Amino acid sequence: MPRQPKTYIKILEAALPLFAAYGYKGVAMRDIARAVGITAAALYNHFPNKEQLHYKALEYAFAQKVEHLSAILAETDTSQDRLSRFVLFWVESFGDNVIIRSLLQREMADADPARMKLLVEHIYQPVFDDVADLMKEASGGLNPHLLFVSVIGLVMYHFEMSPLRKLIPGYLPEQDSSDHITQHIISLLKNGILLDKS
Amino acid sequence: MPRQPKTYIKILEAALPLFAAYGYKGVAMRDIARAVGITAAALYNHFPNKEQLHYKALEYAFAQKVEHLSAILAETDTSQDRLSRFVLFWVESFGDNVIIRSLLQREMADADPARMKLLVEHIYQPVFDDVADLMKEASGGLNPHLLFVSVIGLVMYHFEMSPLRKLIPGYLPEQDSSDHITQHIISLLKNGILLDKS
DNA sequence: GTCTATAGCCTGATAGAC
DNA sequence: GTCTATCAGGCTATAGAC
Repeated sequence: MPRQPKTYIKILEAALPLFAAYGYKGVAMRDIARAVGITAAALYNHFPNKEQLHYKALEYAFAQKVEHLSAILAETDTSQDRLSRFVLFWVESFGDNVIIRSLLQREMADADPARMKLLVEHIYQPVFDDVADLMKEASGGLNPHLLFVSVIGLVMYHFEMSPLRKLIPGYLPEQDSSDHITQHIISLLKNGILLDKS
Repeated sequence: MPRQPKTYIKILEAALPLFAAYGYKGVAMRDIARAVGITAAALYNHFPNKEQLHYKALEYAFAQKVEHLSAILAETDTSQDRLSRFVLFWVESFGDNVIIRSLLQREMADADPARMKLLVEHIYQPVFDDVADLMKEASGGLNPHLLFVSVIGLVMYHFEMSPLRKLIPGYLPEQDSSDHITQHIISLLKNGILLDKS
């Protein structure tokens, strides 16, 4: 396997935070070039066009993000503990990381078919079987597919809300902490809301 | 007395689906003008610039979206039924409606402070007190603020996942239906995952 | 209020010297 | 591989006729 030139990787790593913060259309080739320390024309020695640069940057960002999950869930332990470890894994891998989270968020909104495929192949597909095994132990008749989306959504939305959270009633600074959010989600998943039967 | 919509309103209503589908930068003033049936220059008789047009369009889209919630939650009934009605309300108001949902999704990603304020004042602030009353009946020690975000996230993420859902293992067409999603969420909230204690 | 015409700027991308 | 120079096209916004 021929190793890619160092500049190639530098470009990807400079482009990712820009795409995360401003979106595809919000970032000019000149912006990426400036962040790398070269001119825009030089970018075209490494990528045929802006779209490919963007695609390769996403591929680079999402690669190997979930490869350790199997090991994390495989350990012999109670279902409850494995569920907790999954939530924690997702918080640390996709919630806490502002760049990865923003990229995912923007990709979901744009919904480009080719990039949807990228997302599924690198992130959701490789984890689904392990997680579905866990979900099947749910005894409330809950469907594994829907439960999979629910757990991920529960994690991601708390972080997507971060720019808004301070403006919502009942906000306390500690609710921005990942640990606090993680514990809340695990508790909610395990027990539900447990409403008074009044 | 049906009155012919003023051009001002026609512009807002033509702009909203465009902003929802392509984002702020993805929509040109010419595109909006074409959708209305006038030229781009004529837009400037109604709005000082593109940014104001966008802001007023969002304000128009989000106005009065939640005004009926109080009545829906005020009826004397069990907590469980009131919770179900809240989930159903949010699904119908913000999940099912592709335009509103996409606008919200893009606003959260862009996180512009002025527009965050708009979101909170028109949507989250007016519903929080009613919903928090409901959340306080949760007996798992769950914090009302975090629970509020959890319930909303649970609803919204299922719909945000729609462009991806078909590509995720375990997908069945019926899982795209709002009723199916609503029932899943209510069941999850009420009982939790109920894992085997193995 | 709407039009045509256009200013002024920014954009992705290319050509060719080094 | 990187540079400078540049192009063609798209963008927001304005000017002035009607």
